[in-house]
Amino acid sequence: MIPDDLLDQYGAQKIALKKKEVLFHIDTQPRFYFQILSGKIKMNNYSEDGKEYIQGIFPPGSSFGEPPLFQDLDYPAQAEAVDDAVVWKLEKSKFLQLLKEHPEVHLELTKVLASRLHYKATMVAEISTENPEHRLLKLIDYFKTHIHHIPESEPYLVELSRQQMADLTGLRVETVIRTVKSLEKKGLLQLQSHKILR
Amino acid sequence: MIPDDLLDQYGAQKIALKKKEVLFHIDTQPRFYFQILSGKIKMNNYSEDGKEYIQGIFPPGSSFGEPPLFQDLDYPAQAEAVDDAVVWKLEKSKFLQLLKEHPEVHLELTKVLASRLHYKATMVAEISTENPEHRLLKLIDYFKTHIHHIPESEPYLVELSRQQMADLTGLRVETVIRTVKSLEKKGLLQLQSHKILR
DNA sequence: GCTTTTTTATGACCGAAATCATATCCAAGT
DNA sequence: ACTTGGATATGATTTCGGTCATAAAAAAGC
Repeated sequence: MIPDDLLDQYGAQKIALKKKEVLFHIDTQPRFYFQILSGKIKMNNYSEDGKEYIQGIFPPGSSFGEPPLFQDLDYPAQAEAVDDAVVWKLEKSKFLQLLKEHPEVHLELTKVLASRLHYKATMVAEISTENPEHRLLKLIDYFKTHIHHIPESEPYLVELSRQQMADLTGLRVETVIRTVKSLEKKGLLQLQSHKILR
Repeated sequence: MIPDDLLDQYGAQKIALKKKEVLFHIDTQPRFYFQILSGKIKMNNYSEDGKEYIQGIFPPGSSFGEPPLFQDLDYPAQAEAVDDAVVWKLEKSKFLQLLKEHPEVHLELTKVLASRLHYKATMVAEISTENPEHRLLKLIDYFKTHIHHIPESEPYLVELSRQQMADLTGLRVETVIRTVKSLEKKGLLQLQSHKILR
C-alpha cells in the first residue's frame, strides 16, 4: 500500500518469517507498521479451548495491524505467517510522521480501514444471526466481489480451505463440509474435484 | 467529533429525528457525513427472519456511517434513532474537502475508525468462539473500560437493556437474562433491582 | 392513580450444529 | 513409487442455546 521507496526513505526494514511464525501476539503493545512484500499473513484469535477465529488473511501488498497504532491499545489478535513471508517493518513514530507528511498516503490508509470495517460489519452480522448456508455464501460472495473483484457473471474458484472458511465464519470444519455439499445439491455452487466454484 | 463551527462553515445542516426513525437504509448509497448533536443513534442489521444485530450505539458527539463514504460502497447496515435526536448532515464532497483542508480532523477520524475496528475485532472473535457468559462479560468490560473509561476498581452500572445486550452479542434475551443470573450467582457481577453492576 | 406497554423472568421442550470417531482422498516430499 | 501429513468426508451422538408459552415486575403514558 505504501510505496517501497517511501518506506525505505523512512527507514523501514525487511524481515523474513517462516510459515506459522507469529509476528506479534495478542494483548501486546504495537510498535511497528507492517506491510507484506511476499507471502500471506493472517490475523487470528484463539478461544480458551483452542477454537480459532480468523480476522483476516492478507496478501502481498497489504498492511495489517495498524489500527492500535493510533490509540495506544494492545493488539486484539495475533499475526501469523500463512506461508514463508517477507514484510516491511516501520517504527511507529516514523509511520505517523510519514502519514503527516504524505496526506495522500493517509487517505489511502483511511480507505483500507474503511474497507476492513465494511468486511467486519458484514461478517459479524452474518455470524450472529444467520445459518451456515447463508454465512458461507456471504463469505464466498464477499471474497468474489470485494476482494477479487470478479463480475457476478464470471465464475470464481474459491482459494480457501474448508478449515479456513470455518475459521472465518465461526463454524466447524465438518459443518462447512456438509454445508458445501448441500449448497452444491441446491445448485448454489459447483464442485470440481473438491474445489469450490461460484 | 468535528467541531460545530467547522461543520457550519462547510455548510452542514441540522436535522431532527423521531425515536425509531431510520436515517438511512442498508444497501443504499451514502451521500452524507453524520454527527450527533443530541440523542442516540444505533446502526443495526436484521436477518431474514427478523433477528437484530446491533453494530454500534452512538452517543451525542459521535459520527457514524463514514466508512462507505471512502469507497463508494453501499451501507452494510441501517441507522436508526434510539431516542429523538438531532444530527449534523454534511454533503460527502464537502466532508472530503474538509478532511483534506484539516489534517488534524482527518487524524481524529482515523482514530475513531481504528477504535471501531478494535471493538469489532474483539466482538466478532467472541461471538464466533465463546459461550454466553464469556461474551457478556467481554461486552460489559469493553463498555466499562473502553467506552466509559471507568477504572477496574470502580463499579460500572450497565446502561444497556437485556435486549440490547442480546443484540450486541448475538444471543437471545432469555439467554442473556439467564446468563446474567448465573454470573451474579458466581459473584462475577452484582444486581441492584435488575440493574447490572460490574 | 390507573392503564398500557415494555422489560425482566422462568419453565418445558426442541433442534441445529458441535462433538466424537473413523475413513478416504490427495498433495508434498523423499 | 512410497510414505506421510493434511484435507475432505461421513455417520452417530450430544449439548447448549434457541424457541415457545406464560407471568410478574417496572416504566411510561394519560
